[in-house]
Amino acid sequence: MKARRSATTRTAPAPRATINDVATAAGVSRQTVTRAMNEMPGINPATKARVLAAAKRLRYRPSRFGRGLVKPEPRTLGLVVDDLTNPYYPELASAVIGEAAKQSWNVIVAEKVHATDRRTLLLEVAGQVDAVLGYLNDSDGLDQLGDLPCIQFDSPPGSTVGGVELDFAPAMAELVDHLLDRGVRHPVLLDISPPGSLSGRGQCFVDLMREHGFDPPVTQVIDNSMAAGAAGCAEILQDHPEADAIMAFNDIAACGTLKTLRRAGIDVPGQIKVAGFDGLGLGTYLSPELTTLALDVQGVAAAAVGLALGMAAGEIPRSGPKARRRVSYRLVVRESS
Amino acid sequence: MKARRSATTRTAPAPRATINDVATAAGVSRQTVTRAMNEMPGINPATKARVLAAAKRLRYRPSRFGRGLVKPEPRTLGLVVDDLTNPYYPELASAVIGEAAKQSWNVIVAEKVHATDRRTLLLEVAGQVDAVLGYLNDSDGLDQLGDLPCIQFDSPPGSTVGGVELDFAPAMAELVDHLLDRGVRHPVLLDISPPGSLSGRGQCFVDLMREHGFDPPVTQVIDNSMAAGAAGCAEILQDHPEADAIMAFNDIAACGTLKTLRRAGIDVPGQIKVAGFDGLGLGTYLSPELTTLALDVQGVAAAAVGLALGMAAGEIPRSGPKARRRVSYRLVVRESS
DNA sequence: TTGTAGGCGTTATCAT
DNA sequence: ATGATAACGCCTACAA
Repeated sequence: MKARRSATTRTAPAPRATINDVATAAGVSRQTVTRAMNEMPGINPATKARVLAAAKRLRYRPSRFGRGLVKPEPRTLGLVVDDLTNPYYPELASAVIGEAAKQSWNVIVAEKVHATDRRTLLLEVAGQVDAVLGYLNDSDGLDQLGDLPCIQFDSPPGSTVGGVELDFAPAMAELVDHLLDRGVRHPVLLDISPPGSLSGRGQCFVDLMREHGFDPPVTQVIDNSMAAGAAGCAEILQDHPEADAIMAFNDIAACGTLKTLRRAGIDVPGQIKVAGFDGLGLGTYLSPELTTLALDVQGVAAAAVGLALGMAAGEIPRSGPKARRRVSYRLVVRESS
Repeated sequence: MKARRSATTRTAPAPRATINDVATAAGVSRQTVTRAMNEMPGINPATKARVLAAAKRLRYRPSRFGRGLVKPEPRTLGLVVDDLTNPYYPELASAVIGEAAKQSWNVIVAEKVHATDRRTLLLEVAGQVDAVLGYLNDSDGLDQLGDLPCIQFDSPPGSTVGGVELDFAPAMAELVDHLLDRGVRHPVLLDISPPGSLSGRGQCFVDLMREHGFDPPVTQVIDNSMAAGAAGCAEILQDHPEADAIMAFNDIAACGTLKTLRRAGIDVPGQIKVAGFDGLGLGTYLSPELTTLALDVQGVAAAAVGLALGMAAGEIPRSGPKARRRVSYRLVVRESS
């Protein structure tokens, strides 16, 4: 029974007990400790009890590193989001965590908003996981990932990693029909500004409206905050007093829009109809509840986790057509339209 | 240069390259590979380049297990929440992740809602982390944690693990004063039902009102959903038509309350004032914006992460007075009161 | 039923 | 500047 490590020097942070410590304390071999800890057969109940008692006394916890080294089963996913404070991301995160949990995988969640350097963030996360998911782009340092499986949300066609593509066109067509059916004649688009051009969804809205003989004016805002949405709506009221529908580029902006309309005493949907994009739960908290194009978040999560786990298992290539999936939006009509 | 493992049998999932593979490929020793990979000094630039090239070619990624075994620095936190779909938790999670990131710790987020068995959930998370944080109670299986550092949110006095206590009394007193100042004479409490008794916050509200000579009636609802809040408010309108203020047990319920009031055509805050509890960002999305008692989520996260990391480092005891912190709420007056 | 021997992938120490 | 050797904590085979 020799002292473990250097005889407890001073106030060192008390090193964790190892399997050897337990074995020594219980007067058995390491192997017997393993058998006792892991509910394995072929061990004398009395011995087992003695070992477990020793383990408890020494506060023994098996090291995940030692174990991981011997049974290298991938079990941890990294999810990178912008900011959990933006209601979109928690819904995605929840769905991803749920899908991962089904396969007993854990999820490390990282937020870009807390990182000083996005490349470093991704690198640090990558070092702790068996696959990465997220709204990632080249500027996040995708190149540093090496062979680590990676799934990009809203993935552009030529991506070098796996991805989930988001298909909103059919749902947008439904929405346009819906608005026109309800008598809309002066639709306006509230878009986010890549100055000079439109967002993909915005362009789609405009194109569809044009097919029906309307040419919606566009107001653009700087960022995706609710305040920006509110300001954008105020601008619309001023520039386009004839407006009878506002299509917002996402639910948050639509939320700001509703706020401005309420303050202006404008009835929704009576005078102006409002539609959002994303399908956040937030939309049901509002009053009137928000009509929106809802992403199938569950579907996105299932696709992404499926791809990631498949890649980690070596069953799906890291990139190329087999590394891609497509998920749709659907029209959810609520009170605001 | 011997073949690694058994010469690539059939379509096995292609084992990851190890440091040995890289060393062999580059014609150097493992140690030199380590030096090259880890930006260590004392290596010939040419050698380094050759090693890095080999590593890239073989898609070598250092194993976190191998590394963790040698440098056993704790680096991963487990955060257990009920459900990220409830807007309270993402705000907490974001704050925790931010605090953890400051110390280069990662956070595994787990949701009870996705677990069939809460004990199993906690056990699985515990196995992957160096400390656990969460709204946990005995029924989650706190006993299985052994010596793993654990911090409980809203921790009850006698807890056997570390904890953060939430102190709302002073802020509640402020709120009561505020309401009375604004002319409230018929306050009503919308509480969640532990049938027969009141929630801590509810009791506090009632007690304070009584000190001022008012005796608020109480309406209780089943769960913490917005729908329940809306229903509770409807009940209040019927049972207490004289009500001129509703204190809801949380922001979600307050949200439902606002909805019912709007539909009933009741002006807020003109006819009835509404206050919530938690201080969610959600409150600012609503219209009118919600007056609320706001928890200092950042403070909670800082306290919890501080305790957890201190425990993991062996500088703070696992339980007892030194394992506890206290964080306050503050009154945030917005439009609804 | 229990113990012995070996190796998982990495880094640190000490030679060379 | 580079390499050899020895851990780290755990599990699986095999031997006793």
